[in-house]
Amino acid sequence: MPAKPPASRARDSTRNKILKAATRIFARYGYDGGSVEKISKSAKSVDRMIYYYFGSKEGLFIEVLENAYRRMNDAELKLKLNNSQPVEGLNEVIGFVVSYYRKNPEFITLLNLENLQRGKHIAKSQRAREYSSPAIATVGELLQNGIAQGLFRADVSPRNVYMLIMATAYFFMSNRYTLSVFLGENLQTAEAIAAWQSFISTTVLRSVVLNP
Amino acid sequence: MPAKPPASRARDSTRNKILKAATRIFARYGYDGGSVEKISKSAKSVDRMIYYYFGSKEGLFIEVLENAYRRMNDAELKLKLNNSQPVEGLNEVIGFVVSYYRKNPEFITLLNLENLQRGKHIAKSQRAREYSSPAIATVGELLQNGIAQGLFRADVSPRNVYMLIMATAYFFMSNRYTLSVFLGENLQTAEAIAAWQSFISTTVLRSVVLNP
DNA sequence: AAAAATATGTAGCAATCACTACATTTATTT
DNA sequence: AAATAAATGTAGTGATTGCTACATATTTTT
Repeated sequence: MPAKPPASRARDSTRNKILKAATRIFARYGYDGGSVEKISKSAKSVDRMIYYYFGSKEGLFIEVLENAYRRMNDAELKLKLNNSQPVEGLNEVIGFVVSYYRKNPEFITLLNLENLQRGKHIAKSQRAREYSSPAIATVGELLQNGIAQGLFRADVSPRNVYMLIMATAYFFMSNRYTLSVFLGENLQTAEAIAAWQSFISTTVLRSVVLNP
Repeated sequence: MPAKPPASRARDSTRNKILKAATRIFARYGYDGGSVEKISKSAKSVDRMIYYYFGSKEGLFIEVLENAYRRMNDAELKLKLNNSQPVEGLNEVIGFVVSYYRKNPEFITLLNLENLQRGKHIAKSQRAREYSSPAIATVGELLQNGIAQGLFRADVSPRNVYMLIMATAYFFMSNRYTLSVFLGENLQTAEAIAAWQSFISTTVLRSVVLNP
């Protein structure tokens, strides 16, 4: 019999292994396609443990979602910018969002899955409701400073600016397969991504400056 | 025995009934969740007929996708604008896209499904490749006219402008469930949609004009 | 070290899945 | 009207699904 970690640590370990595997499998196969067996095998555990720790497949999916939200929230919190340089700051926010989506495609996939199910699972999670998108406040500070410096318009909503950044970055990643067919062009090259990010920057800046 | 239409018409009728039902069911339950039985029952037919007309579940899904693309393409073709009014024209394009997505949410859902499956099905369809997004050309004409009238910048890409419109309109619809949780606000009210469309207009125009 | 609590393993159930063999009915062609 | 082709219906297949009953092992508490 191989040596095993003590139960208290094993709990975290098995639980986390399942959570990580579930994130991977759901993102790859969807909610229905991501079977309990696929997940437990990918986690090198057994079906039984999913029900032991998460109660049901749905309970597991909800935790996967909450976890994805929390990680995005944490990443946004770490975004500390020099507010005295609002133009540069906005470009850094754009760079952050583009690169977060690119490096965490499963975040996008999970959100898409949840929207396909009409927010059915996230509605059951009070925890997900607590994440407040700190990046909107960050953008708000940048805009305030830009206004104070006479660079930006006074009537721009930080929420709309952040949504503009999210929308343009998200769409490009989320729809990369159909877009490539639609446009007859591979959009996943480094050049295409950089060009799109540069277009986002121009667009966002033009939307907030007084005199573009 | 009830009167039945002749076979030649019945073929179209049954086939179309299945195609319509499949669009509805796939958009509602996803690819795996949209079972053959759900579709055949919703079409008031039997499983057998799906295989008779489409060969397989996948064959049916591919036709559903092609059909959705074709309808969007046809709608774009009908977009005839007065090119001499480029600003107004761009606003009409924005209004068209926002309202098409709002009135055809299954189009968005199907594209999301396909992207979740990494474009696996659309890759098997040569027909889908033929749709060339006529709206990009329409935007191109508007931009040309705006440039000629000294209103627009000369270095704007029609493709990027149309992608900007698609991204902002699409994201708002596609992610409406998670966005509402994320922002703690119901975005599906008529007011919220109108406000977002207005923000898109401002943003797109500012991105193309010489002097906003 | 006994008792209690926590964690894991095994085997299988009823329901649902995509799909098909086969027969029959209806329409078209000869 | 006979022959052919197209369309529909019936009843099932084996495989996979989420989940559970039940037993066992391990760790913590007493």
